[in-house]
Amino acid sequence: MPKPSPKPSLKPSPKIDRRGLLSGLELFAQMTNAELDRLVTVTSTRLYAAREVVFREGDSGDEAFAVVYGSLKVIASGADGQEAMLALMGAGETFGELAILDGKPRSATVAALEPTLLLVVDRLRFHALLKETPGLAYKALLVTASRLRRLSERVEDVEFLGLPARLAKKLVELADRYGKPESGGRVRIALRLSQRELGQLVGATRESVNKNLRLLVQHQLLELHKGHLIIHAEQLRAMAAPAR
Amino acid sequence: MPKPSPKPSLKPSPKIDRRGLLSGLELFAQMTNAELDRLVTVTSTRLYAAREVVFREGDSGDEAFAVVYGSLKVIASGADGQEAMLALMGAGETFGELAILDGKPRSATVAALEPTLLLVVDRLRFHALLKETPGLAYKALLVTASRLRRLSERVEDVEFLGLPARLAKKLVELADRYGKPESGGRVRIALRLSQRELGQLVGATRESVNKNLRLLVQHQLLELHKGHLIIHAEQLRAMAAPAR
DNA sequence: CTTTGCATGTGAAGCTCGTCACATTCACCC
DNA sequence: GGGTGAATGTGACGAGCTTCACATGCAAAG
Repeated sequence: MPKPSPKPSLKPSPKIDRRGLLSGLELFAQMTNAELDRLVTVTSTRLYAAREVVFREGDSGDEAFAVVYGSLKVIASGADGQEAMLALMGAGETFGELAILDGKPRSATVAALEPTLLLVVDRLRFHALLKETPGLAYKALLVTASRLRRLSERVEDVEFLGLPARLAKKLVELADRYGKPESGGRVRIALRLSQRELGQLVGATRESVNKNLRLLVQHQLLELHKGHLIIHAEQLRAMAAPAR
Repeated sequence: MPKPSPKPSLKPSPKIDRRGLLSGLELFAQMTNAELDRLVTVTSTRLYAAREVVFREGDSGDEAFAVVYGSLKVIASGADGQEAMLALMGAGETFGELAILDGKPRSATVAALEPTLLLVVDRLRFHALLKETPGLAYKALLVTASRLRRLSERVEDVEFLGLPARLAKKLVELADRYGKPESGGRVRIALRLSQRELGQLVGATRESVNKNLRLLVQHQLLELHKGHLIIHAEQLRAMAAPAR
């Protein structure tokens, strides 16, 4: 995560069909038209450039976000310069409600991986919204629950699986989320992640990731190209169990 | 923590003031009396013996629980016989809603550590409750959020900290939750956990835990006794940062 | 078209833990 | 009081990563 972040270029909201965007988000999928209209009045949009930081660990949290398009990474920073990536976020997902809900400082840093458009709601309106809109809290509960599940699994993985298995599993996950099927059970993933970032995602160093990727290539489970990679999903999936 | 679990003795609910119990739970703290009365009609209680399993990873989840008294452990099982403890639960805490919310199988196994009384709500009533009781979903959202925070921290710890630091941190946490202050900044913890279980809690083997505990004793940061241990909280807290 | 910087590829050496193999202690039970 | 099983204490050894130290490749900047 090099480049010292050029300059916070928080551009004002471009002219966009917010109503349309909102109805596309899973969180608001079942809302009535009236509720959607109300929602439009309390949200704004904000465009972030690649590498731009949305907020930092430790900041006080006054806003919640939803991804309209683009992608971001959620990272936690350790003592020296280490960073662990807690999650990848894509279009349709929401984040930042945690700090708003419990009033504590942001627990992680979020940065855009590519040009990314976010919907923004401030704390007061977010809370008002939760009260006024029946079912919204429930929906948010569902989202948070699935997040809990994913994190639990991550803990299990780190404790139970060796690096090769964790890496294989993550590749398969990426394929499921972002990949496009090709011939012969192969899946193509346009990867915006460096090996360093992949390492942060599975809890390992860049070097280890590199060596393990090479290994996978040798075993014909993976093809590395410049802007993308191709995985043989079925065989790789098999690796995600029999580690250690 | 020994005793080889006699027999699954699911006793029916003893005669108890449920209304009083419910109002004591954080989740229901702000409910009106009318709502509490309603709640009483949809919950039952169930008593578990030490080591008894409440539910297993993979089960379909049809009930949610709240701890009236006692304590439980939440564990995930790996390939061979490994187990990782994801959380300790004490009086006032709730669990089991995850599977009910998203309909997926239970993500972990929960077992009582000592005689434990649970409040039980089945899936249908739980959902009805969420709809009927304004603010309940919101409250549940808060609970889930704090759980998310704790889990994130756990991920960070595993990635950033070495075993000595993780162990120190966990001891301090236990002291904060269950300890009683003694003279000279020391805290006494009545420990119901074996070293094996402590290991599962910090992601390490029994042997490693043992050696590190011994080390702490040598450095005068810890005193080990039969049913309890005494930690020197301040100095230990300092260890929770400078690992690796 | 060279420079500069970052991503990637690779090997050697070392540290941390896990694995294995016991010894010891304790609690409970016939 | 000796037996049985679990929790605890300890050392030897090795596997799995990290750390370190470079080499190479590639792309944007001059």
